[in-house]
Amino acid sequence: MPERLLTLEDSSLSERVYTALRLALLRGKFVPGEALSLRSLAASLGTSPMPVRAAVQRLIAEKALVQTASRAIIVAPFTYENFKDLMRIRMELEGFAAERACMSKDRGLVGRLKGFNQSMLEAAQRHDVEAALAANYSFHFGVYEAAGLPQLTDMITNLWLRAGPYLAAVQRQPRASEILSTNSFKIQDRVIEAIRTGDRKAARFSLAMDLRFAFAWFVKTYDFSDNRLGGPLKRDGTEGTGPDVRPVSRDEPRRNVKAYSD
Amino acid sequence: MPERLLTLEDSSLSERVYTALRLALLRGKFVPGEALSLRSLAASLGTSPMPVRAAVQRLIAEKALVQTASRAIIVAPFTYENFKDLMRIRMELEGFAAERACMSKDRGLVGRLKGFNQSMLEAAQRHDVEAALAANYSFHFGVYEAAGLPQLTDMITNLWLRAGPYLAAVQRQPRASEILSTNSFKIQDRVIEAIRTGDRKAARFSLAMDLRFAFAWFVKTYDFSDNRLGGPLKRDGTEGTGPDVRPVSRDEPRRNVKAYSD
DNA sequence: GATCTCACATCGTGATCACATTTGCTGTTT
DNA sequence: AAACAGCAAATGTGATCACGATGTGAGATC
Repeated sequence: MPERLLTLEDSSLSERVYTALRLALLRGKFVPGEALSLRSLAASLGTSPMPVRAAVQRLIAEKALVQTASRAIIVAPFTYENFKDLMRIRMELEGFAAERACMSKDRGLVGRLKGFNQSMLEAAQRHDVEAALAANYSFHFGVYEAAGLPQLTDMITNLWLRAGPYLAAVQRQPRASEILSTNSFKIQDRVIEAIRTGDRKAARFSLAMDLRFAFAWFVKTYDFSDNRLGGPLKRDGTEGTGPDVRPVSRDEPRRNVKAYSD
Repeated sequence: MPERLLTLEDSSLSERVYTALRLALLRGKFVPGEALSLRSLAASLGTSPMPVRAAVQRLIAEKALVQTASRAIIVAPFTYENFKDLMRIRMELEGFAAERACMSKDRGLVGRLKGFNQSMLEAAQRHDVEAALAANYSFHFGVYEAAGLPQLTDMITNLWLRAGPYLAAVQRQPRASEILSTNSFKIQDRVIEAIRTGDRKAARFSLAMDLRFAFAWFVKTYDFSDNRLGGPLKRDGTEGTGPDVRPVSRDEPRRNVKAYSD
């Protein structure tokens, strides 16, 4: 597969930096509470501090980063309370999306969702956590986009970003594939069935339950007590390669394209 | 009353610019779809383009402003579809908050809410739209904060910003006070009653209905057809003073304070 | 008279510099 | 040995400049 094409919005350096930092956050390359500096990030990325500033400001607005009172930039701390509240909101919002997905007129929807769920199962069974997570992502956002509310999808996307350490922990925890292949697969199959039969209450309930189980698993796995530098895994956590960011290629053509959406 | 003290976060020039622009958006000083420019905004505000850039980028991240494919910065267009979807999400999220408010242990809550609602009624009856809106704001966010989920309050705050033209229209439409003093007052009283008795379903339902009525009124009042430059009021709309922004005082001390929240 | 062309003003973006504040360390003191 | 003072390095913020892309309007062309 060739190098992935640039997204429409990746035409400016700031946006490429944003994408890079966002990915690093989702991959858990940074530890919650860790301090970042514009200049050192710029050095790592091979740009001037300017585009980094823009990207960081955006991530602050999205609450993935936080600015302390002394103006230092840190990765959003990840406390139990915070995460619990976040999950509670996610259950509400993503449950709502699932409910709306029941009203979708998209005939191929159910089939696609079944495909994603199946892919997740298979990937998990061969312990390919990354692929399983990707399929899991496709499944969830397949549902959310079927809700037909683009602004809702955006909001949920942001909530996923803010739950970054959760995703990172799943990725680093090989045992996670067991959960994905048992609990998640079965519950998500219930979501699909509810969407197929148009049972809105069941769709909302099942999707919320999927999140609830994920939350319960995570709480058992993640050590919140070490909140100062963000909790590592309680046991068996293969340590990541540590915080670092890859340079951003600068000599891409800077071309614009037509439409903007939303 | 003395000049309002600077908020903790208003210590940097960028944040003051942000606050100014945000207020201008909420007051309808800008028309949806209108183009903005960093340099001219900076000139109006009496700063360099730099802090304006930061503020604008933040507002873009919050989807109050939009960047076109040609990199122009415009006020987020306000279409019927967009607004309808936004209101649907608001009903869900704010209804959820109302439901959670039923579980609040705050003994003074119901009393305070009754006070806000009463203030709104009285202000509306003397056709003081601004005061009525302020009381309405206090009531709503009184409920939302009682939900005990700060991140939820943030999200709702953002949704209110994105519904900016709605608030602006209410402010410019004297007849709006009638709606506030009849429909809204009664429905919000039902919200309070539900919270008092702990009836979660009724709280959610009533609050959602409040939004639904507001939406219905707005659709009758606002002319979406002129979407190019944002819809003015259909009739009776006293034209605003037009887009303009007041300068930001620069020689404030730049002091920091302790805590950061969230 | 409508359409095209081209020059010019203006735009956002990125880089660089200046500055006040904050941070971290070192050597001293109690 | 722990607490403190003070200095030097590093930080975010804001201003200014350069550059390529965009948009606009006057004048030429058909």
